[in-house]
Amino acid sequence: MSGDLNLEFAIAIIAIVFFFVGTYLNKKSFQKHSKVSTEINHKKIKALEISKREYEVLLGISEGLSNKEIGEKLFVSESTIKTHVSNLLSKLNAKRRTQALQIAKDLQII
Amino acid sequence: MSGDLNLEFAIAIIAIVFFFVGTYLNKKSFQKHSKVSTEINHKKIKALEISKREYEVLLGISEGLSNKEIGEKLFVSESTIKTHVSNLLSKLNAKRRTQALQIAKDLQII
DNA sequence: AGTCTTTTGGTACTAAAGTATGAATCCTAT
DNA sequence: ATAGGATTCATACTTTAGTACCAAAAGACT
Repeated sequence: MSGDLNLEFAIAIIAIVFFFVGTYLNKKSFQKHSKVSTEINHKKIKALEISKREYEVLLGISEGLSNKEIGEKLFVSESTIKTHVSNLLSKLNAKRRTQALQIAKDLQII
Repeated sequence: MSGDLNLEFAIAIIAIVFFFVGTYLNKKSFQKHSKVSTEINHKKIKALEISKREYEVLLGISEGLSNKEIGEKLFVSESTIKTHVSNLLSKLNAKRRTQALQIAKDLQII
């Protein structure tokens, strides 16, 4: 009787342990995949020769800010932002800031 | 000896079964969560009183199209698109189309 | 038929975005 | 020190975007 109880207990332990091993490994796998799909592709940013400041402007655009507002946020003039935006658009091959957003999301750089 | 072999075999089976039970349940849970976070909130669209046509225009904006291009896509004039955009902005409480995109994403309506 | 919403579109305007060009200043690596 | 990229900013200009207002036409509902 006591032997059977020990056996059942052991089986239960094994079941529980492997249940959690299964969930843990699966979770890791999912995290890896979701990370890949949401991670920012810094290599592409470099490959497109987008500068640090230009990237900050791009983020401002994605927040829905106007050129003036981006300038206030980064403590520079609206003229400067216009220059950055113009260069950004040509680097992203976009005609408008909304298209730049779409392309940047597609390239996973924002 | 044969008893021990059977026991080991049983334990292995149990381990494997519960391993897969663990991965299966975990997968289901993850799918559920990822679905919730990417699903479009039709109730909010209705609550904001965004019409069908206005929503189509919103999608055009999210594709990075100009008003003229959206008009060509939907076979209506640019004037009509301007009207829709203007109404859309006030319904979304946005000042610009880029801000409308940001808000719409936040509300999970695009 | 009549009402209500949606969709359409025009005019006239203001505001914002975007281009082109030139130039000064700042950083950085050699 | 200096060459080269990055950042800054201005002027002048063209193009889009956005607002305000009005009004006709189309659909849906009772």
